[in-house]
Amino acid sequence: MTVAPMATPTEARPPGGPAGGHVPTLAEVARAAGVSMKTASRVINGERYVTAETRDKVLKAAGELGFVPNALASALARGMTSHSISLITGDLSNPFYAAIATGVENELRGHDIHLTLASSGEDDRREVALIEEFALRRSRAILLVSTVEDHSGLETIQRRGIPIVFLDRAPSGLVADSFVIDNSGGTRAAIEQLISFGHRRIGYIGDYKRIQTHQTRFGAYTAAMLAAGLDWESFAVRDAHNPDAAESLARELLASADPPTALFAANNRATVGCLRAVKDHRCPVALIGFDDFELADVLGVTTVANDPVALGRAAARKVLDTPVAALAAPTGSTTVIPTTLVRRGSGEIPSAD
Amino acid sequence: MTVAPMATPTEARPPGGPAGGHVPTLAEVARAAGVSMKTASRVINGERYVTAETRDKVLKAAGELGFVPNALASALARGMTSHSISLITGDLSNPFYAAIATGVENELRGHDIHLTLASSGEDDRREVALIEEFALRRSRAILLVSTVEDHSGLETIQRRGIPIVFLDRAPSGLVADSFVIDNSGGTRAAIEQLISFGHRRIGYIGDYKRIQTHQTRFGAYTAAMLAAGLDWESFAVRDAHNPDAAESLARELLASADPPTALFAANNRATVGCLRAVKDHRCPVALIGFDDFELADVLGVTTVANDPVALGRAAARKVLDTPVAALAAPTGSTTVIPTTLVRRGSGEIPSAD
DNA sequence: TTGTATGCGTTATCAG
DNA sequence: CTGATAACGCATACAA
Repeated sequence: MTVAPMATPTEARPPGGPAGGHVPTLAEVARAAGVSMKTASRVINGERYVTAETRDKVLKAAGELGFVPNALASALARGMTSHSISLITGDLSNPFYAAIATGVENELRGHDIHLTLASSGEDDRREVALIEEFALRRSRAILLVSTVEDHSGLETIQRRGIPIVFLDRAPSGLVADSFVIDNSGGTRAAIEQLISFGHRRIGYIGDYKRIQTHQTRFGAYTAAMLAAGLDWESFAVRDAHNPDAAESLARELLASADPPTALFAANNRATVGCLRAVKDHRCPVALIGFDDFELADVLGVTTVANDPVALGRAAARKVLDTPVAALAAPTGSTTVIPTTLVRRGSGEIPSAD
Repeated sequence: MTVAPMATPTEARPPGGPAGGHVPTLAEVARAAGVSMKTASRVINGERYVTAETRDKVLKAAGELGFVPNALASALARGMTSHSISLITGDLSNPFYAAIATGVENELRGHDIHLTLASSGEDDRREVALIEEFALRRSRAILLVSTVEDHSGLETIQRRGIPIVFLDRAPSGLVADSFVIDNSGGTRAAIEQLISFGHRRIGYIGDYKRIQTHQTRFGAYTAAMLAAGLDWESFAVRDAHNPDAAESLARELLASADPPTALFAANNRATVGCLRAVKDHRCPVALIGFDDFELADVLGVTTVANDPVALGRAAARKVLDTPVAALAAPTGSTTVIPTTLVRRGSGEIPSAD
């Protein structure tokens, strides 16, 4: 398929138009067409009550001049309803976040709203700066996968009329809508299954404590272990923020005097690291990872699957469906995305003990 | 599944600020501070030539009123240098595109420029519509992973002063800068290695013909096969746009009367499909995939690695470093990102013949 | 159905 | 150093 030229004909330069990169204004179009600004505006915006004749006149002039409406000026004049919503995630190269972004982007299609994306790199200060920035740019809403622990400072933003929706991690110290994964349910299911397969020493490889989802997952892990009367303190590792860290921490754990017979990787980054660590370990180690991933089936990895794309979609839909007024006064609702334990083998290895 | 709301709303109004969600304007701040608009503007923008005293006065007023500058109005008044560049890719859930986006986003940090993202879904018409859209919104530049075959229609956009930079796929029928992967070099290296391992029937699993990178990769494949006097016509499959399609096509190929002993997967999507197909195939099949991926080491998959993050970074840097005037009159330069054959085993399986 | 005049929130031009 | 006033490009009561 070829790109169809738009309004303007295929000539090299707009015939009557100025040669330089000057973009004509609506006023110029109106003058060229011999009509008033308002009429030109009507035609350009496809409003009714314009004679076919005048419409043609205006369109012709617009075409010849190479007119392009100025979205900024338009937004300003009509009271600035922004045409973009912002998404702030930790790191786009993490497939989980990429999936969320995909969901948001998909949902936005056909709504004349675009996605502005930025990643905080899990850096508190950068996150705050980004929020400030997007608020300044009058984002219609800010979707936030937050790293910050206390969100009370964001109330200012809400009061400015810019809704903040929390993704993956709920707000604390702030009333705002959120969309999260069923972290405790998913973790519990995984740990309980490992226990049911006879494991008594189950390692936990998780991300920074301060990350909320990991607090929850860790809590569910310890609870499940305690409920089964098992010790966890010597098997939990909590600073595996990337695959490399996860790998070395997992290796350490497996090399200890009394190594775990099973591992629970608390997110997709940890899972990658654990897979590398387990790969060339002398005895088989059971493994369940939180978050599904594309090649899990090929590798036979049991995962706590969830649907980050759905999460993104749901959050975006919320923003699209709710009138701004209501969004600005959020109810603090929480939507939980369920998880499923997908058994592919690695989580069904019985304990060697 | 929506779950119960959490906390009760904290009451809260700003201490001295106005009650409604009204965002004060610069004029109001100026009036409150008892200075002119221009002076207030000076203070807010941190310009020089303001007494410390008046500065404090203005800042105090701004603080009390909860002033937030309006970026749109500002942009309009100062001649509209947009603060965002746009990236259009095929599908963000493809890690290759996510990596490109990551690179772009990383490079943009600290430049007061944000990334607006959209995916075309490899749909020609949507791509064109998006470009139109972003041009309308006065994007500072458009980074494009294009699906369209002929780009001559985009000249209009360039003439409007909006630079278009091509990522991963070069433009045709248009002069524009581009950043691409060394498709033929990478493919050739892979095929030649397979041949050197004794393979004579080498399957090719590629994406739609119309996608430029795949034309190039396919061309390199056939060239290498021909150079070695090998037949390829019965081993090439070219419509594997997603892992599922790739898998079934690969299975078909492997189930044929005279099946290939090696497969070349022409991108990361095809590789995933091929891995699934090869996994439970009765005899071992050599496999090399174009594009590296995270778990390639765990799976022992040989890949034609390249650096999409670097590609994104390079393109973004180009836009940031080049003055708009120069960008609008592009030289049509092409930057090629090199590839490396990363040997991990799957590509070093000798032919069984 | 069409036009006039004015405003959106900032910045820029000069003259004080 | 500071301030009135005119842009910026478009939309929109209100008239005609």
